[in-house]
Amino acid sequence: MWTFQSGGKRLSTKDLVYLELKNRIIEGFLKPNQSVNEDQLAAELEVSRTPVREAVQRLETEELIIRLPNGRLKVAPISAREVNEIFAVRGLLEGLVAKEAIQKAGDEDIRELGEITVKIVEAAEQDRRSDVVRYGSEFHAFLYRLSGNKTAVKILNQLNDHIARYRRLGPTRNLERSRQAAREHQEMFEAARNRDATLVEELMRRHISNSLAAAIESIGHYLAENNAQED
Amino acid sequence: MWTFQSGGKRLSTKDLVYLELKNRIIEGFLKPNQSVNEDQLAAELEVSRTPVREAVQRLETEELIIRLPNGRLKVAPISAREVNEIFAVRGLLEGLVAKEAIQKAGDEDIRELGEITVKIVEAAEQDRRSDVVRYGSEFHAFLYRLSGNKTAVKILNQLNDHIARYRRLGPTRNLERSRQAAREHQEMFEAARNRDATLVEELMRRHISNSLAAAIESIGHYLAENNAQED
DNA sequence: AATTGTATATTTGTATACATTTATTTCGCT
DNA sequence: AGCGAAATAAATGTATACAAATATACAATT
Repeated sequence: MWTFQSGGKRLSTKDLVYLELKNRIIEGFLKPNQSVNEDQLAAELEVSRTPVREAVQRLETEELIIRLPNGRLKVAPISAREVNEIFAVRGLLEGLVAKEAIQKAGDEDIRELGEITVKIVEAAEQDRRSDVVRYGSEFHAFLYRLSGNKTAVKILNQLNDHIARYRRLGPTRNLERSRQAAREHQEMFEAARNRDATLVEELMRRHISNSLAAAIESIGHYLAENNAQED
Repeated sequence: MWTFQSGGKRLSTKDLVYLELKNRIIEGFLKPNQSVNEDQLAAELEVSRTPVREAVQRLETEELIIRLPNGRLKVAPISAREVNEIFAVRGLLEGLVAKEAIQKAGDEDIRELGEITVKIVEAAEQDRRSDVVRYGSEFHAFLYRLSGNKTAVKILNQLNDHIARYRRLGPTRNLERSRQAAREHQEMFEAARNRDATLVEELMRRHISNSLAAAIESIGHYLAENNAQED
């Protein structure tokens, strides 16, 4: 009935169902616009409807599942409009968090950030693109932690869930974008090392803005191939 | 069993309980750190635990209710740290939304915005401070609608719920701040009329930043009077 | 008096039964 | 065949019963 997380945190059935469903949506096992049925999921996951309902309602507030006017549920559609909105908000908040992080960073923190940056650059040089993404996420997560800004970080994590889904829909990021992303992280690290928080903020905003283009392109491919409604 | 909203939208018992509890928290009938009991609320509202649970869980994701490590619930404490975070995020998003709104605004929209601005200024001149707040909210909500940015607006509405609670905790806004706020809205309107979206964004950020000081002051009073833990 | 252990009570978590709403099918009618 | 109403099925909404975890009260022991 109760499982334990790596951190020792207790996870109820409801939480496990939430994580499982979220993962299925992000990974694409549950596809955009696919209908969601509480009974069916309960049977499939071998739990009662109660934890399923509670998990679904949480995903509904996070807009990974949406409720139709008749009360039925479906996986949220993808939409170019939403991608644009998400990246606009994300750019501002990543910038804020990065700025606050650098303002609070100690020498040891900067050193750690440097280590992550090296991993990104090496991965890009060796064309290990998924590692560029992985260590890139680590770079951002490290700044989230340093900033201590729970409000902004909570929002960012939710936005990132959506972005992770969009990323899965499209083809793998191309080599040139991967290398550019590595350079951008390197520049941010240099600014961080100089304790120029304002510059880090500005570079971060540009970095997010640059990754928007790639996201829009891949969702464009998806929409074309599936000639789906946007929303 | 089913009630209807002004807009004709259907509201289930769960939704009604959610709105009722949120209102009680914002208005202070449920006080910071007060414990929340599902059974008790169900009895008091004369519904079963199910809709209460679902409403509470939603409020939990919005962080108006928090869950203790032992699974018990309490009304979220107030915290100067959180106020600072909320206003930092809000400033950026209000700026973004205002900019986008002005970029999309037609002449008729600007005219309507002007009418709201007049109401704010008149209310301030006549020292009707609650009206300044009311029409101020209308000013912002109008921009939310114009922007069409659902992602940002959803976040802003949640932040505003928290701010509404903080506002209730402290004394009424003083006359000078009220007049200053009116001037700030007037300046934003002037920039909007000139279609200077970038300037509107900048003025909006400053406006939010200025209102932070008042919020921090009143929460300071509250914490002093209640010598409460921040969180 | 402090502490530990046990019994009891309270609270939350999950399962299930039932109610209500919505969708689908069937059947009668033209 | 096409349309519409009634019947049926299927989904979500709510209530309730029970299980599991936690807190409380109190006695026993030191």
